[in-house]
Amino acid sequence: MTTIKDIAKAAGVSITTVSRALNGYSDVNEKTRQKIIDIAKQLNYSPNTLARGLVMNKSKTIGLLVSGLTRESAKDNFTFEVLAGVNQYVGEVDYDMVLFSTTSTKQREKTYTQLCRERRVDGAILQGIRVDDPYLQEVVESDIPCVLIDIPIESETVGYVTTDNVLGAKKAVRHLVELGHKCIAMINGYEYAFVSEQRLKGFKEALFEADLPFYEHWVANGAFKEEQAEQEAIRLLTEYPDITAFFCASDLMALGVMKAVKQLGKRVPDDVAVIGYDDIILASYATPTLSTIAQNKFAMGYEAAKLLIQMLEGKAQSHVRILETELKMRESTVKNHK
Amino acid sequence: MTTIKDIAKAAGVSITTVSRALNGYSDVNEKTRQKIIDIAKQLNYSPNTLARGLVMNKSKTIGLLVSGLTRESAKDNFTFEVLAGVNQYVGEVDYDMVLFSTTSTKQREKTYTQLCRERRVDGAILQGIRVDDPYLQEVVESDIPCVLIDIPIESETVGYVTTDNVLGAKKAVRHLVELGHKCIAMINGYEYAFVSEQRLKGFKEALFEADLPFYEHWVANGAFKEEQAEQEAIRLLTEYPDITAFFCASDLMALGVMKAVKQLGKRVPDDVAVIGYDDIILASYATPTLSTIAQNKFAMGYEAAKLLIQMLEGKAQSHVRILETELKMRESTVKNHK
DNA sequence: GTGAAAGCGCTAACAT
DNA sequence: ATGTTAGCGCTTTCAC
Repeated sequence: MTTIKDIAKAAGVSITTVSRALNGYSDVNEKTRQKIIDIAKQLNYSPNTLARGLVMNKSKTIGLLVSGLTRESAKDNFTFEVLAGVNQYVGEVDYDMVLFSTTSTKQREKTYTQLCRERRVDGAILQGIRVDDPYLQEVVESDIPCVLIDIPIESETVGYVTTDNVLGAKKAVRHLVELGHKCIAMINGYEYAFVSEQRLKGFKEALFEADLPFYEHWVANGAFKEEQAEQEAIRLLTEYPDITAFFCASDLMALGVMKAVKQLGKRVPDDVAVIGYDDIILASYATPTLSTIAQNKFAMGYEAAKLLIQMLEGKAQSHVRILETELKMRESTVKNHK
Repeated sequence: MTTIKDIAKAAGVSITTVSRALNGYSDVNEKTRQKIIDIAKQLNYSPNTLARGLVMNKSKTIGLLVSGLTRESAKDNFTFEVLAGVNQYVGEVDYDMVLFSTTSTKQREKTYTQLCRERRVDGAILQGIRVDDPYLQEVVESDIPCVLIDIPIESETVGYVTTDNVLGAKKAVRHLVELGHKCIAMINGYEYAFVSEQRLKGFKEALFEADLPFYEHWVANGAFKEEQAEQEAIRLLTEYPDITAFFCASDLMALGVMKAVKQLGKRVPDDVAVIGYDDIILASYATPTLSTIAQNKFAMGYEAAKLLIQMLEGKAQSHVRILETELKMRESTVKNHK
């Protein structure tokens, strides 16, 4: 493995000069620089980022800390797309990304901060963390720069990217209202998710705007799980046959609701309309295709990485990025929708 | 940031002793060790892996080099599940994983070897690389330990994990034959994929075993793409109306073929049966549900990581891991299949 | 424009 | 059982 020492020897200069030449410093003779660069290439030199990181006290590496990177989470391609987005930006600016998953069976009892400090990541992006997760507390207290996805915490070292979930929910409900629905139920995620709280808020506001009543008991929690949402939908539809539409806080749950509707011998959207949230891949492959509020998950990852690295380099004006959502009208709400 | 030096000072011992105590060496007094551990905890010490890696010349980090980590590849959850599997094992043995994607728009002209050496990864796993990819050549020539997914190259430093693709293809075709099909077409991936070659081989062998003829022109390449497979299927079905079944080298292509069949006013499986390969999530959500040859993608990642780390630690007997596939019978081949 | 020397935090001979 | 010393590969004062 070639080092700058080897290059120095071969070029007949000091290692200092080699370092300066290779890092593009101005105070080095152009001829010397060229010679050094040639030799480096010839010797097939790669800098040792460990050594560099050690002395510079930064690694040009960020950590992506995700919760729930399991076999099953593939259904919900949220995590994957965020990851792809992060990876994309990180690659563009020549950083690296190391993946920390908090679901290792051998639940490492290492804390978030330890993880980050040991690996000397310059900063971290957190995704899929619950509001009541102990990690979250640590983040705010630690001084490691970090960007949260879908959790609105802001400080000197903490930023976040999210979408306007209140507005998103409103878009969904307005769509149902426009279609003539008056009895709209909601399947929400779980209590300790910021997005759930926001989407419920949007749900209420949209009903209010449409002069429709809000019934507490027409809202059920599906824990973002398909089966659980299915059960809850069956219960609601049985108890309250008036319901003609469901707004679901995730697509996966919406798929469960569609199953429930079919199971009860009713049809989507003729008898019961269903709209989801996220626009996961399955949404456009389900039968009927699922209407939804699309979030650009890739962009969320991309922007999170961008924000983090801006923060690291001290050039982030704001620490918040809010992305747009988009209503996708498909067959689960609109009859004969092509 | 606490260092062993700080601990040494606080404990009134030398840094060597601290290092030894913390690393569980036997030649240190138990009382001293306990004291050091206490102080370390108290000072909230985290080891600096950069420094450690520098001196030990290994980083306990492996690289996962994937090709095609794009927004679109979410459909095909292969990459994601492999990643999850790798991540799982890596977490279990306290390694870390850094993700290298070869699809950065700013196509870094850094070579595979440079990437690995710069980041001082101890080894790498390659997934989604084409047989004609220049990276591949490098791997074999470089001395960096590495495990390939679905490419059978073996050497002192190179291993691979794959499934028996010949057998997998045979399982699929046999299934079709058992259902009475005699006119079976195939949509393959592309030429430079090892798996395509193998699956074609299995296709031929299964036909031969069933005393069925093999027609070169009943095989088309869909490049593993849904739309392209759809086009090819339309062409084949139009030119050769005898065809009653398709064996596809990927589920995504099989979905395309199903679209083609429907587009031509025919039904799946009544008029044309379709079977895919992979068992991606979409397979069980499509209508009709898609029969397929399931590969345990998560296990492939898991085993790849396991093999690599065994190789790194010099305790890998063989450098090859062959996993099982499984026929999943669903509605796209079996009428009234529940 | 170039070099000598110090040091980042850690491990590993080699003493004692 | 513990300390002294050297050094991993690099950047960075500080001299010249």
